[in-house]
Amino acid sequence: MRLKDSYFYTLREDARDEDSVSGNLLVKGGFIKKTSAGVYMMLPLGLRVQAKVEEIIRKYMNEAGSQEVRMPALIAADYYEKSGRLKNFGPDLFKLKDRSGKDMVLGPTHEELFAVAAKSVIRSYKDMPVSIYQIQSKYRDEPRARFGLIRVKEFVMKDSYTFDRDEAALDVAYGKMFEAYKKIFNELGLNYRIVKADTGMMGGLLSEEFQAVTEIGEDRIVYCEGCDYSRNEEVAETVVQEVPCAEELPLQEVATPHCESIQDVCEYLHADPKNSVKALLMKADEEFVVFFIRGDREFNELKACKLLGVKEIGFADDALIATSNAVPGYTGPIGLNAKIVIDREVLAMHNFVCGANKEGFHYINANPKDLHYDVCGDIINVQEGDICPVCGKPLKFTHGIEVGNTFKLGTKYADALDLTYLDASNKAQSVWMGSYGIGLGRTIAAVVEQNNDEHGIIWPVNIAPYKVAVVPVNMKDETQKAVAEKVYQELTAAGVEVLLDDREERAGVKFNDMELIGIPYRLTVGRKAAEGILEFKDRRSGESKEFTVEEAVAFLK
RNA sequence: CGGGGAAUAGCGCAGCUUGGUAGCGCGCAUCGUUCGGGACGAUGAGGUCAUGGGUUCGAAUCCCAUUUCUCCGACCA
Repeated sequence: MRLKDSYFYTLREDARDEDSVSGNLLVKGGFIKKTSAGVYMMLPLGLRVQAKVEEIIRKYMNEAGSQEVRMPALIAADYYEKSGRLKNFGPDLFKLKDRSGKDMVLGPTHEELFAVAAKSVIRSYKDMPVSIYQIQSKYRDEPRARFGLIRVKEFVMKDSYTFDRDEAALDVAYGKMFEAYKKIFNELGLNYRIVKADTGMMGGLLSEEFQAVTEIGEDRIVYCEGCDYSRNEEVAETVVQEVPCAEELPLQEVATPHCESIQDVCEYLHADPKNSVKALLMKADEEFVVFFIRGDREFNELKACKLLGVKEIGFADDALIATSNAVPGYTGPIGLNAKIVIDREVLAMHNFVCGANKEGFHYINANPKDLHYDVCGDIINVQEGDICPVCGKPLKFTHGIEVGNTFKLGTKYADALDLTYLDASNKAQSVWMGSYGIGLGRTIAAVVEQNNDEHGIIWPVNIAPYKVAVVPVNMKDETQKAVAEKVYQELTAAGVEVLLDDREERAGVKFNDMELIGIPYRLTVGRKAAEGILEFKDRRSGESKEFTVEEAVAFLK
């Protein structure tokens, strides 16, 4: 590729709207361009990187026995109605009507259509296993797009699906896909962790996420250094640690004027928040529920929803609160006439502080025997200091970008869309499905997050848009120009992807641009061009050495 | 959804408080000098000041509405 007369640009200043290192570098380097919130153009450089990632993915998908197809993004809403996801996706789903008024959606993920496609080949148990996949654009109306390619409304995803006769066969298919995923992310050189997570709107039996480890990651992930336990924070189990107690003291009401937050109360009473219990006045679907957790804990909405079997939990409004004797700021589990859900940990506490359901008053020396509750369970996030539920060692925390996810779906979609087969005894059975996704944009962004320096991106060689940049220092120097052209031709003939920076720019501009866009190697054609000597520089290590043209071709081939 | 901030040349910004018909840096064009780490000088081109309404003799500037972008929050009892 010759840069002169090609579509290529870089920005000299940081992108104003980008809030992540990867978003900024990709925009600045001219890989992508934002068209509106959460929607990006993929420009020539970006598309080349994406194509390389696609090829790596294809290699391992094909190796795992999956065949590539391409589904439409524009889908009749009926399919999502049947699976129940028209409701479950809710506002995240892009909905539209065609000219006749028929409801359509832009596909957010394609379990439904793949199940329909599978019907064409699956009649008998002998027709399985079968697996198909696609690389295609997905649409999700995210409430808040951010972080460059990490959270967007339109994105390219590789999604594959497996179809099997029973759970044991699904386990085998899942295992194959899982291994393929490891190979893909290893080949991309990503630092990642595999964590168990919530199945969310996908439903099903199991979800495991491939999380690229980075500071900017939106997911908190929890892992144990002592064993292989790792979880997305949303589903990480807490372990109740028994605290010894010499003597349970009698309950006592104390005045705590103007202390409406746990922090205020604890400061006023000189108590440790770890020894207090706070109330969360919530609306679980339509019902008023008060949750009680230790004062220094965070509430985990997902766990609470599952515990109560409700869809949504939000803060209660004043009208709802007024149906009880709860006093915001002073709500406690003792003598409260509302539905009470209590975290398990509270039942292991002794002589703690909690609200007295009376303006300006709290209890001290409250104990589990003093309170009643309707439901008890694990409704809090794990936090620093908590221990591994498997081996008891301290848990570690980090952030991750979810670049891949694998689901054991079970028969949910097959049941909804009538995907069945006849077993050996001629009985109709539901097909067991698995679904497996990789976000291409997120993967690219994660690679950039993990591979950059103050000069720009440092692409791993296997997904770099070009392997080497040939940079003639002075385009007015005929010798340099001729040598650069010769190197370019020979490398191209040898099958090396090479970028010839034949722009009439000063050396510094070219060097900076090639570093910004992260080309792994650079061949500078300069002072020693007449002697046939080039300077070779490694973008990652910064090391440089001299090469003849032949040596350069041999090295890069 | 709730609360901030912003929208002026291709990009990044100033001007707005105190209305008087738009400016800076980069980039771009032409010429000259320069030429291995984002050169220098000279001369230029380029803007319905987001949109719609209002106030006014006069609006980028003041007022209202709308749109878009962006940040924070959606763990407070």
